[in-house]
Amino acid sequence: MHIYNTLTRRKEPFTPLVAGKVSMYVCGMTVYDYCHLGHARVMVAFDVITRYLRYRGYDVTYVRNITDIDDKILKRAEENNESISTLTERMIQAMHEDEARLGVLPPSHEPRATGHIDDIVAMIETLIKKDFAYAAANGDVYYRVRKFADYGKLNNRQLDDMRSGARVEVDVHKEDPLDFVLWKAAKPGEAHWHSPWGNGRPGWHIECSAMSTCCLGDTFDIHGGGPDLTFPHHENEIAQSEAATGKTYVNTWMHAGAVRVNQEKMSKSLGNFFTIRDVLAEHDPEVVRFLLVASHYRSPINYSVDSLHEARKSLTRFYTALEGVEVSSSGDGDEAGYAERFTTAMDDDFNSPEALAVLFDLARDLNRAKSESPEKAQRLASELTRLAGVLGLLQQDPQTFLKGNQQQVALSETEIEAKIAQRKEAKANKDFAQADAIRDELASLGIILKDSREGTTWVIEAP
RNA sequence: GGCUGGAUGGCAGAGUGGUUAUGCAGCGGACUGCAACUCCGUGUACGCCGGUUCGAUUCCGACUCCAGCCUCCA
Repeated sequence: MHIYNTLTRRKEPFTPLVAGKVSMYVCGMTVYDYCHLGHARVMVAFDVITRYLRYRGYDVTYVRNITDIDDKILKRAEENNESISTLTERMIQAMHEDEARLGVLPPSHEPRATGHIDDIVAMIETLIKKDFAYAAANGDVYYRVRKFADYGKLNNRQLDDMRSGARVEVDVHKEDPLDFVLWKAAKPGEAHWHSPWGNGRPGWHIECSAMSTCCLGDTFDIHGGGPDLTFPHHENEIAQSEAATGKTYVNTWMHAGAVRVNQEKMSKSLGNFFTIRDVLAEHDPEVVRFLLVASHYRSPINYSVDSLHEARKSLTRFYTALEGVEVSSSGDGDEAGYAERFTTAMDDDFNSPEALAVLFDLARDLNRAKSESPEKAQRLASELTRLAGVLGLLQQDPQTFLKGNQQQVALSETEIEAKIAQRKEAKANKDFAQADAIRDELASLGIILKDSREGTTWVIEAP
């Protein structure tokens, strides 16, 4: 199995520290707002990775943190005139709802920054003791970037190449403009915790170092996150952790690709983001998940309504193939080596588009088998459902998916069935004009009829 | 300015030193009352210029363009 490592910029054979076990940490949300599609991308990407590693027999410990104290949270809580904890609890609950709807399994552990203040303070003390950090006169504690020889190794950057101070506000309390804050002194009235340097709160970077080390040890297998975290966040994590422990922090760094809108990164600062819940109000969550899985996790992906329609069409093809076939849970059913091809694809840096291509081949085979051998069809359907399940897909009842979200359709299911009955009668009377009129009427509402020997079924077209 | 990626057929999106990706759309055929679904068949795609090679979309170099990071952002 090979994984692309951001640190070395190449695919490497994956060997976990402990045979059979994988320790993975992914940077999670700062809970001051609803999750957007960029968050969904990271959640789904690492969900697929976790599911696949487990499918391959690894015992995976997946840690994804929650940043529940930070400047943006303070600001938002004040704007909303609500307490910090009310805000963060609300957003955490919303996040859990969003990810559950997308079929994202909960991580093994979900530590919160505010639950690890002691660990954070302890790590800062270690850094000060080792001279990698210093307390400034204003009560802040900073990391001494130039003291860490390897600084920049994740991003292949030289300190002197960085436009120090050009875009970063130079703080008079810093020894060097590139130094970053580990502990932030509280202003009067601000939420704070006690520390040897006075009341304050942790900086963003240190919480991940402290929580990951705390949950997974000084060195662990995989650290992941969004594309915009490589610098400075992950670079700073390396500096903090490796300076504190003297050991390699992470073996494999993984970063997801960006979600774009009109070829531009979806981001908070550009304001061009779509929240997960807004999108799910109009689209089946599995369609959104499919869209995300249909591209390689490192590739940028362009979000549009058209791309969602494409995703729905693809899923319609799969569910149409599965429709009417009883899935037998028995038998390994490795028909024609699909599982092997699937595994080969996924072993190559989690190549889910390639894996989906295998599943499309399987679906065609299934469609053929449906008219030839019901037993074979059952085995293929079982295999399709099983392998797609590793990607978190095709776990719905086909009818449920195909008939779509009833709220998006003008007619109720009963009304549709009544129309179908009318058409059946017209057909029986050879009144094809009437029969076609009914079919066209339904089609104009996005309801597509499909006749078969067993009767007429229907499918909701991509909305 | 520094550092990363990328440029594939009408669209989306994998991959490969010489042989079918896959899906959607299109075209022809089968099925159908006609359709839809499904099946069968069908596409001389690899940004540009050089180089290496018997042969490059695939390797190397230059160029052009796109995106990202260097400031909070997944």
